[in-house]
Amino acid sequence: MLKKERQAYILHQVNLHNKVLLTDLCEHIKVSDDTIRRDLQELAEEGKLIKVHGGALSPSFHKTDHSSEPVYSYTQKRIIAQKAVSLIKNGMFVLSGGGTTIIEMARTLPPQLKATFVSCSLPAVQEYANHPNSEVIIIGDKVSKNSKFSVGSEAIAKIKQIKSDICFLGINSIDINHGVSDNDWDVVQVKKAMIESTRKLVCLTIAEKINSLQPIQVCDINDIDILITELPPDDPCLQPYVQAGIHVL
Amino acid sequence: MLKKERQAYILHQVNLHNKVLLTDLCEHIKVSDDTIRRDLQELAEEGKLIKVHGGALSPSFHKTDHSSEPVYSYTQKRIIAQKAVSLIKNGMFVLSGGGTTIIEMARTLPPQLKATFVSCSLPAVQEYANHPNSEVIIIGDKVSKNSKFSVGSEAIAKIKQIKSDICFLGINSIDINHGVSDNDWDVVQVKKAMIESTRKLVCLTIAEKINSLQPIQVCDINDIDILITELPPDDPCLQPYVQAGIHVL
DNA sequence: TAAAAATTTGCGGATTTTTGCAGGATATTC
DNA sequence: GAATATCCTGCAAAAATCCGCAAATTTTTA
Repeated sequence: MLKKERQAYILHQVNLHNKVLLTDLCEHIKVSDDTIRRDLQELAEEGKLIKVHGGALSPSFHKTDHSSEPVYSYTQKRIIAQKAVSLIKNGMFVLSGGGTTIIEMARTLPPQLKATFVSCSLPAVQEYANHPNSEVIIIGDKVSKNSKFSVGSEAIAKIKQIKSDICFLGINSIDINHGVSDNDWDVVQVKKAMIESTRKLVCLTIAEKINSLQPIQVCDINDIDILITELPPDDPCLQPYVQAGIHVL
Repeated sequence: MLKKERQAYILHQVNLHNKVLLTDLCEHIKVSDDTIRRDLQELAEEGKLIKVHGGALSPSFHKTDHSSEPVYSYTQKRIIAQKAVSLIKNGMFVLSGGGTTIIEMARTLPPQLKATFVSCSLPAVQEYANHPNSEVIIIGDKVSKNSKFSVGSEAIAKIKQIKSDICFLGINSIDINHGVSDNDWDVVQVKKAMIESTRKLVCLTIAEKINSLQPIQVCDINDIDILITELPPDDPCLQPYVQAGIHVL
């Protein structure tokens, strides 16, 4: 990776997340911490970012007040995103839902990854499309306005033609007895199709939503292969899911 | 291998991959690194690429974040959008392309309008989806990264199943002899399908792009029903199009 | 057609840039 | 206040660049 290219990537990440950790960048770009440090220093001298102990901040961030967090539970979602990204390998065919957690995952993808992402979510697809080396396919149909998500029989039919290696769904409710549930009928139909079309199902959620319930069931607990939250896998509130045979990350 | 030929190859590689490594080029073209270096230097002076330590980057790499950047010729595009919106009536089935002019049109739609919009452009669909009373359908397929536009045979097949009342295309070049032209092969294929699937074709463009030419033809002058620019219809530079039988707004 | 001129190319060597590493200094955390 | 993480400094190896020059090639000219 060229130096300028690397610096452009760092800048992109800073503008996206408002902050970057030096260790994260080392991990993603696969270079020594000294190199990243020097990059941050150069970019800071150009005023493109603000260098702080352990990483850097976006120059716009230091002005704005901390009160208005851009995304609800942003910190938790970043942790979830990082765990999720570690499951994606080169050459994989990935089905993906929508939501802020998924978008955070898309932003966290390592730049050299070469995978194919398929999604019905317009914001998620826009985010995947910024990735330099991966391919993106959008499933078309009528667009559900609140969720910016394609829904309908055409979309479901297209998804059924697919068999993906892995499927990531951001979920709004999960309960040990009632499984995953949601409140938008059309979207649930599409999610169900996705679950049928994948070899491995990964559910992402902040711990707050664990043991909550909504009107429409998406899938059973047994359908989940991997569950990712911001908590460590040995957290007590996750143990029922571990015992149900789910791999908790 | 001739010098020009070599430079054309380098340029092709840069535009394809957004970057080239000097060592890769030496290896492929079988010439000394100094020769390649001199080529890159020349091309950089012509602004065709950006030379960096170890190789070169596409000029598009350098341009900063588009999101905050104001839209080029915003005032003109607002005028065009207003004229275009007047053509859309309740109950209409509307095919739409992408681009900043189309997005401006989507923002200008009167809130009480009830129409159905179909598009391949992710940004345009996101914009239409904000409208309170209209329906939006997105055409799915592989997403072209630069243009955030679905392209491919699936998209074209879906469009061919449609017969829309009206189709709005933002165009990049128009010439009285060569018609409408563009520079992205995949996107042009989709636009052609749209033109075939509509009863009425409306082309939107700022006057600056009139009488300009690009490599790939989208359609003939005769295919256009209505042409909209920011100029009044009696402007001299539009008269050739009026005389060609196009309704100029 | 052959010589002259201009351009292009490759090479050796000096110089600069980039990167990673080792160490000691400084900051952060519990 | 000790343990850990982060930062800075100098250094050295590797890679890339720059420079001048001569050989090779192409173009122009006589």
